[in-house]
Amino acid sequence: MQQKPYNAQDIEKKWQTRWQNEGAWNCSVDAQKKKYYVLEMFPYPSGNIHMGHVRNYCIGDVIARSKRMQGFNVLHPMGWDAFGLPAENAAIKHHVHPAEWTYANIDTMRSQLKRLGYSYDWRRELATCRPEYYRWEQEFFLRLLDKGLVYRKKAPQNWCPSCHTVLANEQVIDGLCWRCDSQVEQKELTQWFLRITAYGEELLADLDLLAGKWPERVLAMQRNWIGKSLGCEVEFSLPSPVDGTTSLKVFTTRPDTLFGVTFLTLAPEHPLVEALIRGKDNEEEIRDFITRIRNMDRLDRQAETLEKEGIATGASVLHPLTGKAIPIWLGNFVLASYGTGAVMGVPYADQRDFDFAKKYALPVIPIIEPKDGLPSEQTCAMTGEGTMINSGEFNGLANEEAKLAITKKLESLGKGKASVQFRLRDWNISRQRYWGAPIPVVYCEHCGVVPEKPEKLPVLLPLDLKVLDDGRSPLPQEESFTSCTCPRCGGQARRETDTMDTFMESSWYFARYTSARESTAAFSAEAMDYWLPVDQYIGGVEHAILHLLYARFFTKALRDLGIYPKKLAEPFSNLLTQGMVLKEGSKMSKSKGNVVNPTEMIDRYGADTVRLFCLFAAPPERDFDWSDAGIEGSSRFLARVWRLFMDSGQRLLPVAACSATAQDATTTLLKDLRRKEHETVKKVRDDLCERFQFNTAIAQIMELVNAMYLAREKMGQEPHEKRIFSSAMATVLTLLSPVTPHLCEELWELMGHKGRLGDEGWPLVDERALEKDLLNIAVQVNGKLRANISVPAGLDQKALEEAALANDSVKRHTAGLGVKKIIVVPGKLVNIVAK
RNA sequence: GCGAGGAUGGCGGAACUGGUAGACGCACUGGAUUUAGGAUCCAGCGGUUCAUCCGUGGGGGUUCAACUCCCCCUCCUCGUACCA
Repeated sequence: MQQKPYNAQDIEKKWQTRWQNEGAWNCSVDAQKKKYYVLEMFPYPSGNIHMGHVRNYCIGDVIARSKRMQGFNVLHPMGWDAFGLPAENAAIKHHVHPAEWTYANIDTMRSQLKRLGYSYDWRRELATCRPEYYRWEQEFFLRLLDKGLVYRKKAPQNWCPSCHTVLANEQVIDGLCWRCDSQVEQKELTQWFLRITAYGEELLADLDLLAGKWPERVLAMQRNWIGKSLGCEVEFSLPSPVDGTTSLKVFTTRPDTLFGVTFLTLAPEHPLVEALIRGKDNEEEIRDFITRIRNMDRLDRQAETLEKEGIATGASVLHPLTGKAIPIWLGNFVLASYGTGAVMGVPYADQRDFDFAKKYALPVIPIIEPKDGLPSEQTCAMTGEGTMINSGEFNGLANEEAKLAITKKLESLGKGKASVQFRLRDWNISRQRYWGAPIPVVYCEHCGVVPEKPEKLPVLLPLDLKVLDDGRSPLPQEESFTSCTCPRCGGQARRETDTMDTFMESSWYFARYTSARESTAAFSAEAMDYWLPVDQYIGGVEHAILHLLYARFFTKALRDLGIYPKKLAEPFSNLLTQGMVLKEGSKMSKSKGNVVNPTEMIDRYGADTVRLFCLFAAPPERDFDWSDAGIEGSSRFLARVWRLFMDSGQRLLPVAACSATAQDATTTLLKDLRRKEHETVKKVRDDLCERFQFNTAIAQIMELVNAMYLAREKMGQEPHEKRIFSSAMATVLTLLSPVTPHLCEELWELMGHKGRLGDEGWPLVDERALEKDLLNIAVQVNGKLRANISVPAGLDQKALEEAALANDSVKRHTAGLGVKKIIVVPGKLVNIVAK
């Protein structure tokens, strides 16, 4: 065979073309085969792919290719999350239409992805901005509306002044817009909401189904975000009705502290405040307080450092169990949006209430005696467990028991009930943006809000509009869009001009891939039944709450609408959150000028080297620092594999991996090489297919290559020797092929094989090949390593002990000591306990 | 504060159920080859007073044996927070 240098560019082009022509990665429903659906989070078509994408998709591709070799029918698709604000910003900046910009970016990025040789079924490619896609979303919207899971509500909303749109709660991060970091304002608007809270309980409970399959921290973040609290709603009655209201409700997780209540605190926004303070002596003063608090910046008001402030209203309520009058205060720390907007003040057991009581000289009633007794002077709230005191009939109970007892008592009196609170709020999906899917409703003068008829879908987003220079949507001004007839009465009506949050599109795209070209329905039932759920989902941890929570909710809602299969509880069975690709310890960014361009790297080293390095540099879930020396090393390894192959010339026979037999292994050298081959198959199978530890899989293959270099020097060219060597070579190519498919296919072909390496099955390990004639046994004396001895396999315990004791070093370390005990770990170690 | 994760050579990282700590790679050193450099191949590479002793953030403990299990502490990263 003639020596050829490794030319990655030519090889990669050749195989990518061949794969495409052969439709190598096309898949379809096959009830005879076990399916495996591997999915990477689809990209936003921002312009160019970056290293984060490359890493994400390399992980997915190795899994897809490995699973195929394992005999699974693999679905591995790719598409574009194509609606969104950056397209509009680009439109303003570069005077292009968002659609034009988006489709051009998709073309660029698709060709960049293709250069990496990912094994996608491109026939299933989708872009969420196409009417063929979003029309189904509009249909889901209507069906959810019909089911009462979509509703319209006027409320203060998160408003980003720079993006000219509202934001969902999940999209406000530290009071700033998740996308542009602008300070988010509150604005009263009528908006469309998805009733995600109806699924709060299930979204929380089903996280248990994902335990061990999703990263613990993602589960924790979701639990946290849903924020379920068990407690009690307590009703404090007013001495006389105020504006027709007879009582004030508070939510507490500590009903056991009810007898310690010495005041009630209301949010300044509480609906009853106005009536409560009317006519009070210091009404003006109270009003000033309320105005001041309400006008405070939202961020400042929520700041940890904000001092607790309050004012007495002069009004009071009656304690539900003692009947004592309890003064009502207003407090700047009470949130109108959580619970009932009112809290009971228990300074003894709550630090916040304690501080508040100290500041305003309010009384403290001890109600739980800790194990070590009451402190002579209380300097902070007592939050620990103990025995009830000063609590009437509940005295003497453990406070944990009292929680239930007091709740029951309140229930029997009709003054309270067990209650659950969630932090989760409904999902505002209205966006005052142009580049999104239109919300399919109209406003009719006679009929009011009317849903569009399903047969009229899609409500097309007009593409002949220009985004306004200040970034606002052109839709409200566009007569041809807004003007329409009412689906109900046929009269003049106006179309909704808000579009849907783009997180709607990403909440169901994974299901659309199962039948992406279906035009008569959103999904083909057969395909969906077969492929869903996604077996392995891969993406960045930044989506831990937003996207993953929405997609989980959507899945449950669509299941309940009968759209998804009944049995589908969760969309993503397993989740891998990959780490970031850093440069010099920090995130790559244009402003820092530390961006490593994947295309440049492919030009210089080839896609296989880039793929190899991305997977070898670190375990997938960890961040890794891009290193120029590191990728050189990966490049060197592939050149080394190439050279090993090329320099082996006549030794190479067109054999399969693990094809050499035990009879071929006539010498220790050959046996050792064959053992190494089979050890490698075993380890790599585990690391690639089960543990997703690609770095150690690659390390193991490197070991085999190193062993082949050494063995080759000492090997002859007898037929059985050729078979041993060629088998090992075939194994290297087979195991490495999910990582560096182009190189491996090329060498496979040069080896003389007719079929594609990608169609080979996973090599079978011969367990007997793993056995050794001589075992290397570590000998310890009192737990410290003192010798390594080589013994024949199959030695019994006694003989092994004798061999260990006979060792010089061991003799030295046991000299003068009595051997108390000998522990033998078969095949590994002998520990001699001597005193 | 609460929740999750982490700390191992000069560096990235191995060690899966407790059983030879540092696989593999990078960097470095030496040798071979070469006019030279590069590339390549081979070897070395935690520290040390080198047949010793010390070493997996620190301190205790369990065990014949601990990176691994238990208790306490420090630091780092991420998330979250007047949530009643």
